[in-house]
Amino acid sequence: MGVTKTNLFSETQNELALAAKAFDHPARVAIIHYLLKSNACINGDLVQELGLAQPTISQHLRELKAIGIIQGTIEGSRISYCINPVRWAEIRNQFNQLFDQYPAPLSGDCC
Amino acid sequence: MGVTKTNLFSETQNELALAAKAFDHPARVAIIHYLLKSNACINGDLVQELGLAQPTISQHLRELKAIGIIQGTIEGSRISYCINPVRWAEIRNQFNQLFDQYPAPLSGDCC
DNA sequence: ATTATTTATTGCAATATTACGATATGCAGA
DNA sequence: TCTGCATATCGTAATATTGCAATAAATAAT
Repeated sequence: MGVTKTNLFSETQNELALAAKAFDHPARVAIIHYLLKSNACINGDLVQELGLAQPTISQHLRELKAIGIIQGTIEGSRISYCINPVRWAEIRNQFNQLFDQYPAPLSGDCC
Repeated sequence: MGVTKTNLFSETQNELALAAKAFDHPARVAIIHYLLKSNACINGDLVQELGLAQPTISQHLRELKAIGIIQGTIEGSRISYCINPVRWAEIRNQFNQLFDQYPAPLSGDCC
């Protein structure tokens, strides 16, 4: 039904799924790439950089902000976005904890 | 329009977005968790483990298989699924390459 | 051969996501 | 104040995703 049965899954599972949403759309990956490259913080000349309309970018930024991976500070009439270091580390750890579970210590192969 | 403008983004960005889809739904995370835990390969007693209907599980398995992060081998009337080690490492690297870009070497803080 | 078991596929309903035009909001400068 | 910029929000259309009942397909067991 397009509706996720959140209650069936663990906190960890739901949280990782949420975090993964920061990367599950190329536009959001592109925004993060751009933020990483332009070390300093930037605003919506992402509209120039990516070929998407301004409301679309704004929507992706809002999602990323909701996930917490970026933060924005008002700077006059502009808004400066950048990576949120704390949340970045948190998400990185969540992924690493998953990735580190395989290969398992004495993983006899399977199929 | 619910349609992603793939052509606007780089190969890297599209590939990471694809890989992230393995983790962007808690059911898929749960499946992966279960595969990691039950070191050996298993089949669809995921239906028992998670509380989802059999066709729903089957669909998630198909997506994970399409991404390549799991593989299945026919074993009589059952199908044994397990992690695909090569693809796992590949995806892990894709994420690490992103994560390693921050904090940047001399990252003067921003906002 | 018939029946049970396991998994995949089909068809469909409900909801979510992506994208954008139009519009609102908020600040800066003339 | 008025005008122009930057960004957010609203409304809406197109498409995607999630979930399941019903059914098919393929093997196993009787």
